Amino acid sequence: MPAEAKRRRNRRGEGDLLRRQILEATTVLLAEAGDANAVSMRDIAAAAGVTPPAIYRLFADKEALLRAVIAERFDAFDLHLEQGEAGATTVREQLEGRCRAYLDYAATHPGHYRVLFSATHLGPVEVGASDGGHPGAASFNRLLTAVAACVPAGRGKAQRAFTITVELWSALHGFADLRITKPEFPWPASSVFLADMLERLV
Amino acid sequence: MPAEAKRRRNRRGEGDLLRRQILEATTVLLAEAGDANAVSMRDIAAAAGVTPPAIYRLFADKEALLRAVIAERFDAFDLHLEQGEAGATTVREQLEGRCRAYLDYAATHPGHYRVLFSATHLGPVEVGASDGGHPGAASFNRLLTAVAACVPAGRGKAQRAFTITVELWSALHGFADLRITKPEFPWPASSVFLADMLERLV
DNA sequence: TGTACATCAGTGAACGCGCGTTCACTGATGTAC
DNA sequence: TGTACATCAGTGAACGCGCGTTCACTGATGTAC
Repeated sequence: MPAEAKRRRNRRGEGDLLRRQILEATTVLLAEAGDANAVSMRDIAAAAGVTPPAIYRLFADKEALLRAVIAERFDAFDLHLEQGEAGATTVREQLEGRCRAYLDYAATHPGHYRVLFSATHLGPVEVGASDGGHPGAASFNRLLTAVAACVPAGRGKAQRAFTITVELWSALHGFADLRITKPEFPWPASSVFLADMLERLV
Repeated sequence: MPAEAKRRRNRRGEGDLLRRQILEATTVLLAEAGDANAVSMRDIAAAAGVTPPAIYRLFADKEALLRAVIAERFDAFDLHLEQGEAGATTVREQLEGRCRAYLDYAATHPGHYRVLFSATHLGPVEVGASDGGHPGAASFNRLLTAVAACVPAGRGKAQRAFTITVELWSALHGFADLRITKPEFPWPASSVFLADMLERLV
């Protein structure tokens, strides 16, 4: 509790400033824990420099808070993949950049990656960005687009692009996830894995 | 508790019979939950038709019990993969059978698969079978052997076989894991995924 | 064959703890007059 | 400029619950005589 500096109470009308502090505290704790169940409302309150009940004026309950944080992390993930394409001059480079960004995000934010892609406890999350449906769906569709751009036109192209995208996504997720859960394994460098994988798939 | 039939107390000297019942109850609950943290000692005791303290005469604590069950599941997993090779006449068929068994185990025992390959909470588990090291290591090494048998001899063969095995394992795990966590996605059939993946990798 | 006794499989009650959440409140801030 | 008051950001204490685990015990089973 008082590891945090003494908080000054927000001024009237500025109570929602705490909202952001709580979101950010939760984000940090989730990154460390890699598991939404391992982060308690008390932990969050302490990290935000506030007592637990203060959270409830801003979020209905723990689930609502987690959903909000996870939605933000999905958006950040999508943005990171988007930025991975920046500077690419060919469709092939775009695809490569996107995949590199995928592995990079998982490697630099393992806790968040696990919360996004290994969680079962929480149902679907509304993502600010896009695609009415599932949060993962947005990323998948963009990856599909990037793959399709690299597949030569012809009969059955859409089918082929879909198959390749599923294989690519599986490989990326498998590599990312196993690296996190089995860090003692002698993994090859992501760049080597990725280059080889793309050569074989596309 | 009394959903279970009234248990008859074991005879003297047969107290260890309960050991198996507890292991099996835990196995069932782990399959349903897919998460060791979501299964309590009280749940286990109730499923075994016994009160919680009875467990402690047979297992030191919850962790010891979970380790024992998980070690058994790793052995079962390895055995399943081994059986996947049965009947194969070529090394390529052996590899294919092993991979098919991998995906098949994950699909038919999703809860156990997740406990084995997505758990972070528990440290390394001693497996009855083999390879002093990590439990996953045994499976990996056997997969590596199966892949190596399909890779033509030549300079750098070992290196190539290792790379391919990492890629294959990543793809298998990614596909298996995502199928479990995102069941609403329009996954292609495992057999199609596998055939295509092997064609591309080997 | 019968009885006293030691063994041991399992029970019932309780422990201390951390959890999500609720409730009545406090006291600083801004507003009305 | 000064005071009474409403607002609202946040607190302190407590709730009921489920958890892993411990402890003193009970009572059926087998053994010794």
